[in-house]
Amino acid sequence: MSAINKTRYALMGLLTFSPMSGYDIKKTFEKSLNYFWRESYGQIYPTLKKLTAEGMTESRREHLPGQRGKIVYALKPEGLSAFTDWLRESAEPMRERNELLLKLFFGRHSGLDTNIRHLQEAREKYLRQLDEYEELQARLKTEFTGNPDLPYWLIALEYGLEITQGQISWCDSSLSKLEEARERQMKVEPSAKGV
Amino acid sequence: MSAINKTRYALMGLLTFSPMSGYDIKKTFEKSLNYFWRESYGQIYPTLKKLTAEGMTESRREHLPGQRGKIVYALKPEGLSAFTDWLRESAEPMRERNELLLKLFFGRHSGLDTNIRHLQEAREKYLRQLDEYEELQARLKTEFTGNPDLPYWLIALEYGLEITQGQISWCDSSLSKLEEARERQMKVEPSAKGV
DNA sequence: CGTGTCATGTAATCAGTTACATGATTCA
DNA sequence: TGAATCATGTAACTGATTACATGACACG
Repeated sequence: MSAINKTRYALMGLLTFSPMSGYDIKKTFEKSLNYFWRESYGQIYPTLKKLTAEGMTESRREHLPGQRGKIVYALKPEGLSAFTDWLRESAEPMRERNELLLKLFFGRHSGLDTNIRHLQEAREKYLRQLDEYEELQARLKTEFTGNPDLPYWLIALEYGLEITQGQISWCDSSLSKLEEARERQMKVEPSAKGV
Repeated sequence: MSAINKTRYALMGLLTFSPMSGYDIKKTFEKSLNYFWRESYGQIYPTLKKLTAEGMTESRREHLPGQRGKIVYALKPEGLSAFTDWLRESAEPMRERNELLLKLFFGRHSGLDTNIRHLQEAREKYLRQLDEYEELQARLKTEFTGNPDLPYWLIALEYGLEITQGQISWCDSSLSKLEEARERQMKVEPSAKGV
């Protein structure tokens, strides 16, 4: 029924695109769904073996001349059907943890300057992320025109774009609040430090 | 230096407000920072003992007449200073995982109707969340006027508001895309199901 | 008298990262 | 020849949840 461990589904999902080795899977995570899902080798290799033992996937040794040998896994019909069953189940809400918010929540104890620094760092990180998303979006649209998966990829990507834009505008408004507070404070006690 | 396990800091942070028992801490997580941080008893109690053994906190048995006894932990100066040291370190980016996006990314294999359902469910969840945030915001503003922590709490809360609004508008735009696709499809092949 | 909440704790388990080991091939 | 990348894997560890055990007290 309801899934506990989602690693298997993430792997099966990637295998719907084409048969791949564990190494390929890792690379695919890194270059395409890295911003909302990733897996480590320590999860990937054992899970592929498990899936094969369960009859969800099958593996074959591939050694093309002039290339290093690899073990390529392919999704079997049983695997595809287990995967689509999972797709149809409601997504469980994920336990979020945001260290930046934790620090800001207790921000009184670190002083205005520290909190401003945290927000500026975050803002820069979000801006870089936005760039990456926009690049990826452009690349997907040109490289995968007509691909039936494309509309879904774009929807996932637009989530990232939307949320990142929200994060940036939150940084901006929070920064202006804190900077204003700092100015007010400097006028009242010109030599004081922190909150 | 840079922290691995953040549970200790989350607990120390709450203890900056007032001395508390493990049970109190759990309740405080649930009612105030639940949307970006939470801890289970299995983490809280052992961590409180560890912090006390390290001299960061101190504990005393409290048994008020007419109440059940409890063990109350208070932050010691050493603990406060370790905590503020951590506050000043840059926040490490957290590895995100979003099951909804994972399902949508592979959405071609489950059909338009399923993906629309997922988005509608998510939209409702986000709307409820938005309500909660707005209520909490109003409550904080009236109940904690003048509290020096309040500006920081509001900043953390506004993150939630901003992101949730972004999520809702992403749901809306994605839903209209998928619904449009469904209409197009029904006109072309009136009896077909899914993508 | 049973249910709910207050209150503390541990053991089992699962999930996940990191570090390490190994070795082939490619390229400068 | 040495660094980078391809490629597979495991062991150790950490982090975190869940389930369970225990028991007091309050309330209807």
